Amino acid sequence: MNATPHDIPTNRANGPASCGACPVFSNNLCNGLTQAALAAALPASAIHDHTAPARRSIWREGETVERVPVICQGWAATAITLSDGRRQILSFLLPGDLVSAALIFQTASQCSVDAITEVRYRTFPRGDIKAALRAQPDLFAAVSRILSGESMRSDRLAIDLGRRGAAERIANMILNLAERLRRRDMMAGETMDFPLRQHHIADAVGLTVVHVGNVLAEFRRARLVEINDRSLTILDPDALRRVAEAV
Amino acid sequence: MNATPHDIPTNRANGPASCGACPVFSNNLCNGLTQAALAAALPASAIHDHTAPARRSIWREGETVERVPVICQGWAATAITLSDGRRQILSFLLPGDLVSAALIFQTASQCSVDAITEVRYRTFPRGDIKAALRAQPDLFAAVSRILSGESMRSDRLAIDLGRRGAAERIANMILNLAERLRRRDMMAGETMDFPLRQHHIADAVGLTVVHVGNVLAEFRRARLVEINDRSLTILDPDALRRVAEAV
DNA sequence: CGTGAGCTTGACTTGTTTCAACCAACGTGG
DNA sequence: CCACGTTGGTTGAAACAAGTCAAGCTCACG
Repeated sequence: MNATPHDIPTNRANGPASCGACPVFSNNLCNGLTQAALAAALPASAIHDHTAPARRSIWREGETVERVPVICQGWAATAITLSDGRRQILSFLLPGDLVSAALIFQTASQCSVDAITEVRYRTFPRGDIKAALRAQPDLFAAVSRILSGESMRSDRLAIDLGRRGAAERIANMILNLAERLRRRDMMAGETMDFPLRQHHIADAVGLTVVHVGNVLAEFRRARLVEINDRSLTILDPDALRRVAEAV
Repeated sequence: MNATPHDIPTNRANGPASCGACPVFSNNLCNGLTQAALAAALPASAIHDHTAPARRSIWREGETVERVPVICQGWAATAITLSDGRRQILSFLLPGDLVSAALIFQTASQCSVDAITEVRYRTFPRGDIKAALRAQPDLFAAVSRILSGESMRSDRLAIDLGRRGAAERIANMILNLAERLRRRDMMAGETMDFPLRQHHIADAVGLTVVHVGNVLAEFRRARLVEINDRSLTILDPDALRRVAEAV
């Protein structure tokens, strides 16, 4: 089954070689080619593997991040928290995602990174990546694609939060996740692993947990989606897209 | 006076040399150094100057943008428009701003660019910039600083739209603009040129024109700001910051 | 067995939108 | 020079979307 966790050897010894075995690798560090190049250019010893348990914060806002992290397995989220506790999730990180392209260029992290499920990730030395970026045109191209992709996603988030109603936002969020998972071969038909709690959704779409619950109940009643046992299936994709509305 | 429009020769003949005379140049293509390098590396003939009248759209969503644009003078905005007319302004562009760093890497523009005042801008050939990026480490550093800055701004926008109330959002917007103008030496004390109409503010903070009007009226009543004749002065910066709330 | 995290539901409050009318400033053309 | 339409701003009343508060339920976990 596609949605099953795939296993990557975690011990450092296996080093970058294991990336070749990673089923998401081809979508990895940007749609395709790239990290093969990157891995080849870096000594195996420069790459570190890590694991974070579910529900734990991986980095806090403002912390210095010495190495550039890529998610190998599990779901995580980048978020900003206001002093009074209000929180906004900026993006969900799926296997193969660079945590943030900005981290290639600067060490200060604007936002915290929180594990949603257990997360396995891998970090690369920033200096080496920057050097490789100069040397390898296709790596450069790949990173620029990531950058464009990130800015596109944050633009979409802005219009969601600024100009769309609750149902639209949530429908869009579900469709976007499904889309991203499908590209990674992590959808089984219209069904996906769905480890998000309602409070994750609420923080991602800028609503209250209660209101998210209501909207989801409405979706279920309308037979748009079915959610149980940490798995979501889209029953009526067209209708859901209609709720999510046009560009 | 600082807020006065500064004049840059518009005819191509004067080429990049005129950039040296531009008072915002030092904040330019990112806080400092960079474009000097860029200008030096590019033939004068490769740089084109343009002017757009106030209230006109410069590029529409989805249009192919062949050359990388930098704002020289005036205010512009990048925005996304939904098919039903709802609009979200993603950022205001001030003199010295690269329209979007993503345009260095890709030709498709996700969002439209609209002139607010009359805008003078300058475009550079994408290929040359990419080449210069490889050759000149400090240009590369500068562009990465722009990229981080852009992603920081869009993160702040997201938390504003997702998690803050109307007054907070508007106060933040004003403070951010003041901050950016101050870095450009375009503030006279606490007073700035303020060409924005209420509908620009509404589209930027994700509210209705009417509600923006109400909040601004409230601000005026509370003697936080004064707006007249397309100019805004912050009467009580501390109080305004208090309204804008903590990080 | 108890505790706490997550979800659901209902009643009530608040913030924001919608609709509508009206005013002032401005530019345009007769 | 005036009549006129347009654009931008203000105000008020009513409708609506989302937030808050509160209670109760399930389930996993120690």
